[in-house]
Formats: sequence, C-alpha cells, structure tokens
Amino acid sequence: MCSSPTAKRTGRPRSADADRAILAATRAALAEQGWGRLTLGDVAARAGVAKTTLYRRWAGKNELVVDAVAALFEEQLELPDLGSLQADIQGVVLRFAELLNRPETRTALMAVIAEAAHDDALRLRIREAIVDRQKHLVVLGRKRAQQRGEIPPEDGAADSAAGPARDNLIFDVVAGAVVHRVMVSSEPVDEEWAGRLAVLLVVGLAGLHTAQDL
Amino acid sequence: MCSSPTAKRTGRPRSADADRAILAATRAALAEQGWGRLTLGDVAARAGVAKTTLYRRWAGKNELVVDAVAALFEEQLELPDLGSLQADIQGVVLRFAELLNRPETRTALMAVIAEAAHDDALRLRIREAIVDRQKHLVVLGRKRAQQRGEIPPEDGAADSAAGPARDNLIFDVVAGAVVHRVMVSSEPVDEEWAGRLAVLLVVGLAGLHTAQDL
DNA sequence: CCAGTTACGCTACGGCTCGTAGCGAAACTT
DNA sequence: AAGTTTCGCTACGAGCCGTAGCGTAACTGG
Repeated sequence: MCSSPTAKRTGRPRSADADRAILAATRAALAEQGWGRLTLGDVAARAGVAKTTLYRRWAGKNELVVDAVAALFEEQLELPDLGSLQADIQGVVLRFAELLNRPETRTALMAVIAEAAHDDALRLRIREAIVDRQKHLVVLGRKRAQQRGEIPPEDGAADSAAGPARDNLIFDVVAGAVVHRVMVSSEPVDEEWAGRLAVLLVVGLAGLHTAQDL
Repeated sequence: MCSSPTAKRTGRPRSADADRAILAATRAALAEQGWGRLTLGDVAARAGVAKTTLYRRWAGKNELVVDAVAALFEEQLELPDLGSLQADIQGVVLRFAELLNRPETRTALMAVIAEAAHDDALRLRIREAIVDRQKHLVVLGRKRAQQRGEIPPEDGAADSAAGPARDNLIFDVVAGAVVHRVMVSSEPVDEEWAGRLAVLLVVGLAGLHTAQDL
C-alpha cells in the first residue's frame, strides 16, 4: 500500500553510488572471468561494498548480471535513420554486433538466457530489460519504411495478425542471425556481411507481402 | 607413436556402457535441474558410477555436457527431401525446433555457448560436435536446390568466395532465428512460422543472386 | 598361468563459494 | 531526540569441486 515509485521512505536511503559501482564491477569481473568463474564475493570486493549489501538488492547472480548488461543495451541501442530500410537494417546490425563483441556481453547474455530456460521470473526480467527494447527498433524501422513507401501500409481489415507476426519474425531473424554469427560461428560481423543480411531481409520481406496466403 | 585410432592398448578397457550411462544421466539431470544446479556428483550417482570415473574421461562440466547434447544432434538431425527448397527449409526448421524444445537442450546449449566465449578449446569442440553437423545440412540443401534448378549453379570463375559466404549467411540466419524464437522470444515454432521463415529465405536468396555487386 | 598395465569403486580431504546471521555504526525522517 | 533503514564487518554451516590414495577388477602379452 505504501510503495509508490519514488516513495520517500523513512530510514537511511540506499546509496545510488553503490548501485552504479556494483553494476560496473559486475561488468568488469564478467569481462575478466566470464560467467562461470564470476563470484559475488569478488564483485563486492571490486565495488568496495560488503557482500551483504549485494544480497540485500539482488536475489542472486542471475538478476545482478541481467541488470548489469541491460544498462549497456539501454545506452547503446538506437536506430539511426540512414535513408533506406536496407541501410537502416545494416546500421542496426552493425551496432548490435558491436555490443555483442564486448567481453562483458559475450558470455553474460547467453548465460542468463540459458538460466532463463527454467526460471520464469528471470525470463520476464530479461524480456522487459532487453528484448522489448530491441523489438521496439523493429517496429520503428517498419514504420519508417512505410512512410518512405518501401513497404505497403497496414491493410487493417485483411489480416489483423499478419503485421505483428511479420515484426516478430523479422526481430527473431535479425537478432538471432547476429547472435549466431558472433557467438556460434565466431566470425566477424562486418559491413559486407551486414549488407548481405539487409538485402536478404528487404527482398524477402517484399516476398512475404505478395505471398500473404500463408 | 603408438596411438592409432582404434589402438588395442594393454590393460582394462574403458566400459562403453559406463559412457552411455553417464551421458544419459547427464541429460536426465540437465532436464530436471538445469545447467546451474547440475552437479557432477549427482550425475555420477544417477549413472551408478564413481565420481572419479567421470573426471578420468571429461575435464569438467562443459566438456561433458557438450558430448551429452551432441549425441542428440547426431541422431536427430537430418534433412528430409520434401520436393522443394522452401519445403526442405520448413522441414528442417521444425526438426531443429523440436530438438531445442527438449528440456535437456534448452538450457544446455546456451550455457555451453556462453562458456565457449572465453574457452577456445570448448568452442572448437562445439564446432566439431554440433555446428559443423548443422552447417552440412545447408550445403546439402543448396545442392539439391541447384539440381532442381531453383537456384543458379556455381559460376566458379566469377566470385569464388560468394558461394560459401552465402551458405554461412543462410546457416546463421536459419539456426539463429530458430534459437532466438525458442529461447529468447519463447514462442512456439509451428508450421506457420516455419513457413513464413522459409518464404523469406527463398525469396531473399533469389535477391542475393541478382544483386551480386555487394 | 603369471606378471604387467590400465580402469574401476570407494573414501577422504583441503579449498572455495554460497547465502545468512548478528552486531554496532551511519544516515535520514519526523 | 527517537525511530527506522542501510551499511560494513565478521563469522559460520553447508554444499560442491577436483584430487589423492588404496585395494580390486578386467584385459594383454609372454
């Protein structure tokens, strides 16, 4: 009943500096030791904070790491307007790959996704902190392309579910391809590769609109 | 000098039954407890094997789990010939998704990929045991499509690197999209979604061939 | 049949990390 | 000044890791 967003409660407030220091220390430790050897004791020591303070704010390793990497997604992901749908896709692919190439994110992102496979709360947290933020870029990119006339506008009445379904497909293809290229194939995402992926998508997307009978 | 592949060495041979029991126990424990709570002591107990036996054959959790899930990929992944490239893609996507929906693979695959981000030996092992096996399906699918005339044959002299590059792109897009759909978006890969992905790829692939100037 | 060699099961151990409890001091509200 | 919450610190039991040591089992070559 008494937990409004910015509720000024009684007692000593939590240090915002400590929050920042802990998340930064988590990313640093993650980059050096990876997920497997990351210990909360080490993070606390790096942040200059008692281990108990850490446990007061996060339930465990999973939640802490999600917040630590979510901060990176928040400040680094945006959709540049490069004039055409193809160029926009290429641009956002390169940005996303750059983010994935950081040593902190490389191991952390896959690890938390793995843990989320049998942890519903964690999966929800990832969705809100990371996935929805990315998915929004797809919707934005589609709207821009429709304004430019590169893609036919929504025909509302026809098939009301086709639009969001297409967005979801594009999202999984773009994000999935980049992640797979970087993490599994472990080959570089350069302008050439990003360009080919963009061509594949733009052409294929046009095909999806004409073959709507599926 | 004396280590031929099937070298009959002196001494008591390693039990093949124990190998199978350990890998099966690993998959069972993985399905129940997930990656994070998986302990090698538990695996040994389930397999009816001493913990030391486990350490004599595998260096650690990572290597063991890779072998345990690789066995599933080996016996379950093949490319059905369904008459057209689009149908073939749709078929293999559905098979791959079915494999990813198993509780053992859901968490294990992402976890070992995460660990491989800073473990070169593990990355190589994953590549040989899992990735190359999948990639072979792409090459096979392309050859079939070329024989059917759905895709122009290799023009050898023109751009010798374009063919493999296309294969790699398709591989990352297909595998990445399925993994992302299942693990991140956590939405089902049904015939409808697989069909849309197949259309996107077939149409886009044709576009890649015409716009070879990239 | 008899060494020689290797794998196995079992027990035990030090070492590390986890997550929590308890304490006194600090910071902030009323 | 009193009340409340956080903080740093120390200490602790619990669990798992990975290894060592031992006696036994299985298989090979002389």
